[in-house]
Amino acid sequence: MRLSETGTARPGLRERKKQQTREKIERVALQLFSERGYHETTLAEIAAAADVAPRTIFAYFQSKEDILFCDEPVVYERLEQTLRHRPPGATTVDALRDFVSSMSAADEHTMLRKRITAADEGLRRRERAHSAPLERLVAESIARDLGTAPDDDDVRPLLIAASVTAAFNSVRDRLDPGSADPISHEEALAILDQVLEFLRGGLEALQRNQ
Amino acid sequence: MRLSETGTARPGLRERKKQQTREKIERVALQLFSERGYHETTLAEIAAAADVAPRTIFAYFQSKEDILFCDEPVVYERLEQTLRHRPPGATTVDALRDFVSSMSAADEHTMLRKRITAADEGLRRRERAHSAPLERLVAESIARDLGTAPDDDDVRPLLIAASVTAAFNSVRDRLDPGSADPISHEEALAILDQVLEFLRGGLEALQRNQ
DNA sequence: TTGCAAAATTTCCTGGTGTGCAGATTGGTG
DNA sequence: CACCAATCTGCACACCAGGAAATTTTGCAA
Repeated sequence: MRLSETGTARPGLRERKKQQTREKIERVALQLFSERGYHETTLAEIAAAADVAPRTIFAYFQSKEDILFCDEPVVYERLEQTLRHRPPGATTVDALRDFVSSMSAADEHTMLRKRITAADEGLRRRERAHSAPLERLVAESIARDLGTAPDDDDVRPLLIAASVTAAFNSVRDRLDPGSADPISHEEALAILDQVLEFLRGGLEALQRNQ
Repeated sequence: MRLSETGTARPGLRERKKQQTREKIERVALQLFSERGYHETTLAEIAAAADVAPRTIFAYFQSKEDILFCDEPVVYERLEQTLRHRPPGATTVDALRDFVSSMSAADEHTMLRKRITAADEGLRRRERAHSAPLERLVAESIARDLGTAPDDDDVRPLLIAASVTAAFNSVRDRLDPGSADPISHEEALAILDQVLEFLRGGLEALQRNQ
């Protein structure tokens, strides 16, 4: 706390070692998962490859699955920040468009995970479940845009969030060069714009009939 | 195959006993889950309460979770049938409206499960994941309605399926009398009709701009 | 009724995940 | 160096899951 105020306050050897260990476990585990498959890799093997005791893994991750999905909270938080700190005048959908743009430089982790989860039904489900909280986030943001109370019987946030999330997932999947039918970044944004058009039309229809 | 052709070909004593055992395990397990919680109930306790050996449970269910979610394939199949065998001239959305109507006499299993899953994050995720295959079913059905090939870059089935599924889930949750903010059957259909209006407006907008 | 073959159930086993706890190890500090 | 606290480890156990073989139950036929 006295020395080393060089910029971002170096965390000290202990903290750095902790970080190193965590990253090593994560890296080694993802490597093994992608080589042999998730269920074919045991915690003992991960521990051996990471040079730690099996028990230590649980000091860093709550479960074996958590090693694979530990970055979900990060994505959640990033989306939350993107929605909260958007430029004035920008709508929720605009912010989401930016989010997709920033997402192109895809994480190592995310892409590797996609390949691992592709092989197992349960993991695919688990991955897909990730979008539910994101969808709720979008719905709340849209509700704020529309100025409706959360407990109103307004279906619009629900519908918009569902549509956007579905499109978002579809686009994200196809942004992976390894996927069947991959798309470019421009095509992705074009699809999103089409979705936007759809949403605008739907909202107008509700307005007219309401 | 000779005797007992009384109507629906009684399955024989062996089959009936098997069915009884299966139902007993399921019933007893759900009972214990709702009393003590899912994770606080062991397979050994379920086995004891159902008067079978622990190992026998795996002859009927693939896993502990499967006891809770074993009726999902039934729902899937019912939706598939509803979409496939709809009256001529009826759209996919019409068929879904009927599906909601028929769903009011809610299963014992479904409602009990909702209360059990409500207590645990992982189980809620697992339950929510159930709607993904249903959504795919709806998207395919809508794609057929629109006459587009599955590999076309048509976002409409995706958007419609997502919207409908989201509304469907929301409505289904609130149809449970035990939920906060419960709704009547008429209100549920009113909401669905609103969604339909939204979709129509969105599709028209895409048509204009396409 | 009795005996036989198949199906269902049980018993015993092993492997893997996850957790509590006590003790050893290591980083930080005076 | 000596001390404290955080971290890591080893060991214990409970639970889920599945394989294999023994055992009981059932359906059927002589």
